[in-house]
Amino acid sequence: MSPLKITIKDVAKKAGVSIATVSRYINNSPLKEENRTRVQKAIKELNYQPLVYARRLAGGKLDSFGLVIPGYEGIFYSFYALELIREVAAALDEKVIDLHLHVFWSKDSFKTSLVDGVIVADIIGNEKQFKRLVKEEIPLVVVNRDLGDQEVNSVSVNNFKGGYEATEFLIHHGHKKIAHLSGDNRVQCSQHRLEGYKSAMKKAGIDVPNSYVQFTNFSRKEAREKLGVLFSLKNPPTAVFCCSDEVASEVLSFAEEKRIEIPKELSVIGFDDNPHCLYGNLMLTTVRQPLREMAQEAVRILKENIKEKRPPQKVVLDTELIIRDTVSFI
Amino acid sequence: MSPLKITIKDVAKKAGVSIATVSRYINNSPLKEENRTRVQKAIKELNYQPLVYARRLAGGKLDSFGLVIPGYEGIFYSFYALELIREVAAALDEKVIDLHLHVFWSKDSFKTSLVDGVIVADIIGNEKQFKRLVKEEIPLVVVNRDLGDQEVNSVSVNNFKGGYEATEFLIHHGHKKIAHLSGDNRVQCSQHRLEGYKSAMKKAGIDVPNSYVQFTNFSRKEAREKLGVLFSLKNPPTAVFCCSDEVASEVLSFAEEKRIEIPKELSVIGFDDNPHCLYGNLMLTTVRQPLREMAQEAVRILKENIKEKRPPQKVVLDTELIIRDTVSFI
DNA sequence: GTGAAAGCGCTAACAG
DNA sequence: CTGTTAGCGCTTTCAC
Repeated sequence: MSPLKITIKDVAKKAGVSIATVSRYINNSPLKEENRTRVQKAIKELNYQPLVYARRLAGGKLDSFGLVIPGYEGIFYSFYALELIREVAAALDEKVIDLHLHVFWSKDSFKTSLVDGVIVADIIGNEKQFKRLVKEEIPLVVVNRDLGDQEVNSVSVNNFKGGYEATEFLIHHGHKKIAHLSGDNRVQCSQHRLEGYKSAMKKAGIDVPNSYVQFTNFSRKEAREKLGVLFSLKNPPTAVFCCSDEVASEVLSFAEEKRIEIPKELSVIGFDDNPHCLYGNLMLTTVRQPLREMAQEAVRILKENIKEKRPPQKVVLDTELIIRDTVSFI
Repeated sequence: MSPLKITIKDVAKKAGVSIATVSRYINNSPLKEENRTRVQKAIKELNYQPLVYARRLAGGKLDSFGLVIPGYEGIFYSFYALELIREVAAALDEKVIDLHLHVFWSKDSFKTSLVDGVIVADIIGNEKQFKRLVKEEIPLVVVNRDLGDQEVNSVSVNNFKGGYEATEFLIHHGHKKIAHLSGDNRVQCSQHRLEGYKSAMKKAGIDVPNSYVQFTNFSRKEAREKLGVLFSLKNPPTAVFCCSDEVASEVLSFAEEKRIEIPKELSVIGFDDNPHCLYGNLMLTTVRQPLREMAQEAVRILKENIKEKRPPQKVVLDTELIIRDTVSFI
């Protein structure tokens, strides 16, 4: 591009050593002290920066990771996805690794040869891309999806337990009429949280009418609709466990409009611990997902796998119930 | 990585042509129909994918653009930044180009040799990185910052006009006591919007008391504080022009709490046209920024500059006043 | 420890 | 139109 691009040769000449020595310097191989300083000086003076693609071709690393996020409409309104991007970016920054972000829309253009490894965030619809990556045998770690027996690194969250504990917490507060505003049922985390909810109810010997489980696409809009259904029941719930804090926030607005007092008349639990949903005077009781830890674990595992092939690791992180204002005894 | 990586040689052998012919196929150079189909078949059967870094080293393109976003705390809560990322990602996807996202925190690890060109989003604090990029002479376009005479491609928004028109709209509704909740004054767009506001006021011959201009960091928290200042004035405003829809939303909440009726007692205009801020029964009147067009323009300019060096282009896009429910005649 | 030289996979003259 | 060939800038044997 620029006519006077500095290469390893220029540095070698200036330092009075061979290019091999310069290369060794770059790669932290043992060097005589004198040569080390000479090379260092030359690099500094010439403002030399090795071309990563040339290094890669010669067998080196790119120090660049890919992050794959499915590009469904609304992905950039998803607290989960955003936080994941943010935390992965932060974790990589920490380790001086570049981030190659790929959000799938229509095309599938992700060039894997631009990265050393890939983190795949599970949300609806990236199965095809995932298979392709597995086939390419590129170092890989899947986030927030339990792949069962598949030979793939993964770091996920115990959504079942999260759902179970939230529901149990409501039960312990005397609630029996507990509804669940679930997320999209095609998404694994929704399924698991729902199972956790059902399991807790079952254990307490409480029957769950079908109408108490309402599915949304995580949006406030659908939450509002399903809330309408829930509260036109002859036997409306006294507590709602929600698939996200956004949905829970919508419950709060709904309640305010309908003059339902929270938590006195209605208890609410969210999921995420989204600081965005903390406005107003009611602090939401919620289930926190350790997104930062997930990102850090994913990066760690990927680094290890790039260094050397390893048996797949499966990390499962726990959620944490954050008790605030929106649950009370009945 | 994989032991049996398919290269251009394998394809050539399989297709019974030279590697040059395969290369030509990949690069869409003219080819005899028969060879074209043979190569195509071989590529398909071998599942061949060219290594972008090898192509790049040999003089080709990477088809990967960098997007630089300053990593200040809260950047992932910024509608503007998020939309920009989203729209750039979409525009690139459309053109089968990869996105290399770089968010600055402590380190400055961005390896420019992994991209063909860079889009730099202006927000506070990326001047250093920007200079480095200019020095490297990598194709570059700056978004949302007017660099004056500097020889740099840029696409920005006419923030002055946006501020002017919003204020003028309020004035035309009979308002004289118009306050401005500005954004961070170090950010250029804040400065320009403020100037637009002042200019409209001046043109209408309305004096602006200093206390009517309050600065925030775009956050609801600071908005709330400054709102307190504004409404403890002996002569509180009858209209507020806000630096963002989020801040405007906070005005709405504030008004609801204080039983100030909107728009009857207080008119409000936001900035962004953020769909997130459209909940509730009051639809916010606001100034829309054409973020999609900005992203598309940036991508277009960058593509042109990668193809061949060109004189710098400066694109300025207009904002649009979106009239909804929160402004009324006084 | 260090240098010479081979070669990573591809593109781009150059000849035919 | 196609094949041959010379690199692109770097890492990595392999000798010394």
